[in-house]
Amino acid sequence: MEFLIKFRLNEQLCVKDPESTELGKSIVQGAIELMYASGFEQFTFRKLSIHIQTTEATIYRYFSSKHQLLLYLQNWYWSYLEFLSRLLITEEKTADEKMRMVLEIITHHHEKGPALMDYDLNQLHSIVIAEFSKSNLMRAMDTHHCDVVFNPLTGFCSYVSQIILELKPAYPYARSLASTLLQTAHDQQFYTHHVPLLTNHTSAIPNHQYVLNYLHSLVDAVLKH
Amino acid sequence: MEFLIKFRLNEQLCVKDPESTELGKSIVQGAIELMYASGFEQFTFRKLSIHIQTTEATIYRYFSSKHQLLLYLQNWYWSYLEFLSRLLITEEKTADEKMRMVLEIITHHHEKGPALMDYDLNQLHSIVIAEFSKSNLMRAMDTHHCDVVFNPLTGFCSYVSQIILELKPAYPYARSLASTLLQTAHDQQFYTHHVPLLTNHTSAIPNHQYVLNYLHSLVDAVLKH
DNA sequence: CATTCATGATAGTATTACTTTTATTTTGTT
DNA sequence: AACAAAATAAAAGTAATACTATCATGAATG
Repeated sequence: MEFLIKFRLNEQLCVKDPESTELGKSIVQGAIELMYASGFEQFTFRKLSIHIQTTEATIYRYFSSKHQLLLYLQNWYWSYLEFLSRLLITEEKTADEKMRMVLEIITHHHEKGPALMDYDLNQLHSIVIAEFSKSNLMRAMDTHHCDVVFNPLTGFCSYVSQIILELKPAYPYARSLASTLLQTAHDQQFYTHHVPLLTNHTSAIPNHQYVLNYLHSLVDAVLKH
Repeated sequence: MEFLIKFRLNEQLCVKDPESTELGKSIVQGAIELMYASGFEQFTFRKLSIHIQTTEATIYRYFSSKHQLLLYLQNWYWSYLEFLSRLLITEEKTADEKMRMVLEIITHHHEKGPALMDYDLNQLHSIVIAEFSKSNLMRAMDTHHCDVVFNPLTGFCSYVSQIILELKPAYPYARSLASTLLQTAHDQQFYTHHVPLLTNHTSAIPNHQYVLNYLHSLVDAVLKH
């Protein structure tokens, strides 16, 4: 069976919905490939236009800037996380099981759904990890835009914090813990690859397994003591 | 009494030591002011040269690029954190007290030493928080450079992880916890200001107090259960 | 058949990041 | 005080970037 995932992403994230045309999809697809290969700073619409055999001007008709395109990707990724959570985590599960699934999702242990979409999830994940510097982008936005654009992130965070409260109803830092887990999943994975001294990872286990174990130990300590 | 803090920063962080001349200091000082005011992306050597009444070419004799200058600032900040830790945390203190001081230092509760240096620490702190996107920079460096440049960060992290191990010798994630605390101190402070939905902060207490309380609760749970 | 609309092709602008060259000033040395 | 060496200023130049604008083309739509 063929799923077709289509989130309703905010219109501020693009000039024209890239999902609506083949060209639009190839812009997003190509952008992911190029950003993954050489990073956001090196990425230009010119390079992208050559990569996917179109012109700069055409790309600008979908995204008004490369920053908007990055926001689009991040937004898409967060939407995907929440989508996957709501798909996999059903209400009859215990809070413990739900939490375990959340951790697996944010550490990217879900290789089950690569066929669910057109884009390379692992590359996208790397980009979002690498370019999760919201600050740059936030400066360019007013507070209102900010809220709208980061809606999927806060939405996912709210979702996780509810599960946290199921486990420990009186816990006063549910949202902070949720955002910490999300961020730490990203950071620690990044560190294991690039600055291993900031972690206790050894080559005995895969990187993402280490991160998962660490997050589990954190959550256990915080919510079950 | 007048302290003079002077770290030995790696020579890869500048072309010519900015601490060695008044002009050099005003470059760093001015860079902090401009980056604080409008962010790293908006920051250019041209604007800086106008701001401090010199020329672009002169600035290039101290820093080969604005990226190098940012690295310099981050490095300086991390060095300062470790310096302050070793100054304030003496060996006769209990591990509990040491940990408390570390948390106060990384959440910036140490207003005691603003006269210690020429630069505005709060502005510098904001910059490091805001531009803590190591990924961009790291891509431009090979692994060796990376190690050297991030030495102060890993050094501080090692220092904190030793205190963690004093509190709980068998804890297997001391380094990861240290880097998580450091990062989380940054992130949560940022969130309370810009995306409060990612935290449980209320206006009842100051932002940095909230972050400190949260980190305390984390550390208590992880190391004392 | 006519029109619209997405795209292609091309050119242009302002800014940026950085280099180079040539003065001019400051500094240290004797 | 005189001189050499170094640091800085002034100015111009280059390649790339992030866009914007214009106009032609070709496919789809009505």
